[in-house]
Amino acid sequence: MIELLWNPPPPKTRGPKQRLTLDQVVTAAIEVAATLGIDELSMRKVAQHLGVGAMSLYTYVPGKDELFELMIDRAWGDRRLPDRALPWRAQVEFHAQEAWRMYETHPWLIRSNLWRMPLGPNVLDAQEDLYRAVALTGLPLSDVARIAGLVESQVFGAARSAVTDTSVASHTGVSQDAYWESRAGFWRTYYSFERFPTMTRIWESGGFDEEYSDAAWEFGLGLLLDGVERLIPPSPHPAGT
Amino acid sequence: MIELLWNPPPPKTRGPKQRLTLDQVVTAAIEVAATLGIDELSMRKVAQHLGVGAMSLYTYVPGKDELFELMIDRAWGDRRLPDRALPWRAQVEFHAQEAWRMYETHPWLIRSNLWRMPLGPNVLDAQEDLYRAVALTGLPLSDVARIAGLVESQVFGAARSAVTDTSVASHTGVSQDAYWESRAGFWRTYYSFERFPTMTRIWESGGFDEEYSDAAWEFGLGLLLDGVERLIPPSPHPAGT
DNA sequence: CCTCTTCTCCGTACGGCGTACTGCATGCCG
DNA sequence: CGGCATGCAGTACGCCGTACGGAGAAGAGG
Repeated sequence: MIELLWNPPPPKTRGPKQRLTLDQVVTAAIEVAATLGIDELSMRKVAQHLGVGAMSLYTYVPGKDELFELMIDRAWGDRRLPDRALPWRAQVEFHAQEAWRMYETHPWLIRSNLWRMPLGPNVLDAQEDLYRAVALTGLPLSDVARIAGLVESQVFGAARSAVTDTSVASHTGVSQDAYWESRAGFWRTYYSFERFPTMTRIWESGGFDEEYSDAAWEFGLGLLLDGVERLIPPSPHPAGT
Repeated sequence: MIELLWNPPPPKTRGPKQRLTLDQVVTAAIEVAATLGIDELSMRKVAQHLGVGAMSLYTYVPGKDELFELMIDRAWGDRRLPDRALPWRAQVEFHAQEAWRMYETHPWLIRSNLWRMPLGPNVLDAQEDLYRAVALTGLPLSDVARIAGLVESQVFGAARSAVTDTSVASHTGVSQDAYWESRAGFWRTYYSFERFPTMTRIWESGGFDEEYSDAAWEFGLGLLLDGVERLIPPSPHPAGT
């Protein structure tokens, strides 16, 4: 599975040269996904984007699923790792910041419902480093795993709701007018103040407004990490033996 | 958009009777998704499951997307609401419990990348009630919205990682052997103790084991709600006056 | 009752998808 | 130079969602 991620095959010597590289194919696929959206991504369109025949892609990649895993691993590869000299909390916050930036750069990652992580080297490197940072707390390892998962899924959730609503319209620009028109029509027609009083109050107070800002995830992460800090037992000898 | 969810059309009086009901169609679709998995779901298979022609479904439902939204709203309709006499924390925990149960019952919801909520009545009722429960804390409404989002995405994240790994194999039972074989082969071939020391330690300590148990989300939710409790300013007059 | 109108069901068909197969051109190795 | 491993791509197969139109059912109006 995804040998390509770990073992890029040695260049063949016998036949004709490859016209492209694997990197070019992955890049083209990401560009198509960014331009047309993840569910308009098809082998034919990637090939067309590269100016080759559809079936030629299969000399670079075993199939669409594998190409997709390569795309995901590529996206994770852009995540920088925190400075290990920082305190654990700053390192974890840095990881969250990078994850957020990744979803911002590659919104198709959210639609991609990575129901199983691709186990690529970039993914594993980033996760290992997050685990390492959380482990600096000294908490039991089972808690470390859970906390790291919380951080990731918290940022994912924030990114998902950010992409979900306003931003999808403004980013892709066009053709979302119809979507908004129908949605506005929905609110006008079916929304009932009596049935959804709390949502109405939140709406009127502007509580749903901050869609694509860092505040969306910083609040939750702060809450989470405050809780983690309280889990850490005070060190028995704060200074000196 | 999804008029069907809010305005089930009045039964027609002119033509022949419908052979089925909308509910039957949605039920059949959910059964197909549960049996074959969400990406094997197709109009033709749902129709076959019902013993009708493929195109007959389109007299009940405008298209596959709408059918899918009906499926999601149906799943949310199974969520019970907490007793309003309980303290806010117990109500929120009840909501999380119900969300977890929903993902357990309908794993296809996780694969379903609900990038936009369907805005069905059941979805909105459940969300409204969660907002209401969180609002009992008396916190600012913008925080209420964020906290409710955190609770949902936390349970979603836990459910996703639970479904992702072991459980997908054991639940669907068959044909996942190949998946596991290849994954085991991966660990044997590429996993490096030196490269991933923290993950190795967590693995050896059993920190990755608790996949499909309530502990997966209870820990994170506890952390979260502890943090929320600390946000609540102590009531100025705990008793008296 | 007959006819008109409306509706359900569904066979056919179209364009798109992932990809198996195959023929062909390419260019290294013996 | 001959042989052969290899990259490229045309064709085709079996899926998919669904537009279209025809056949038959059944209430509405005379």
